[in-house]
Amino acid sequence: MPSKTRRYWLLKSEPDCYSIDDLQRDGTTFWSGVRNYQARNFMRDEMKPGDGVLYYHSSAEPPGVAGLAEVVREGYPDHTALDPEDDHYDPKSTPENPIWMMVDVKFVKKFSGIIPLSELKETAGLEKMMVTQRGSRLSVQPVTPEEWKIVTKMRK
DNA sequence: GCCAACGTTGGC
DNA sequence: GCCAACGTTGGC
Repeated sequence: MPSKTRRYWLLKSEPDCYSIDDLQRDGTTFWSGVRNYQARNFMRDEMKPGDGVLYYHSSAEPPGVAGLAEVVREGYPDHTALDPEDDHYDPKSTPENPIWMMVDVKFVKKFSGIIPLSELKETAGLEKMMVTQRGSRLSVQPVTPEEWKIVTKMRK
């Protein structure tokens, strides 16, 4: 029987586009619009229902972790890639060969205050966390259990 | 608004 | 298959 270990992720979203408050309002959303193969592979192959998600606000003031979410549906085709009207339309994607994948996530909590990136960078144990590395652009990042434990204890 | 870092594209 | 050019991301 395959082991059922809970894994952890960091998902970036620009709050001007879709914030933690939007997720709280909606309860659940599909994580569409990712057009990077490495991030796609994580969603297609590795993210499973029950996995924990750090909800990160990028291009925000300040950028940082705004709250928690949880994966509720594993990877399935991202229909926004098939819609010529959509900003994320990709003509390379077809119903037969959808290329791009998304997962569904649900709201878990909004932190009492955002954890700024600057604070993550100063926190012992997070020196190697992907989001604290310079030039880290990946919008779906794996988080280690140790990093998850540290970050989730930083706010209520 | 700037620009470093990174990913993708396309000519060869 | 190399790599220069280009586009995008995202912190600052």
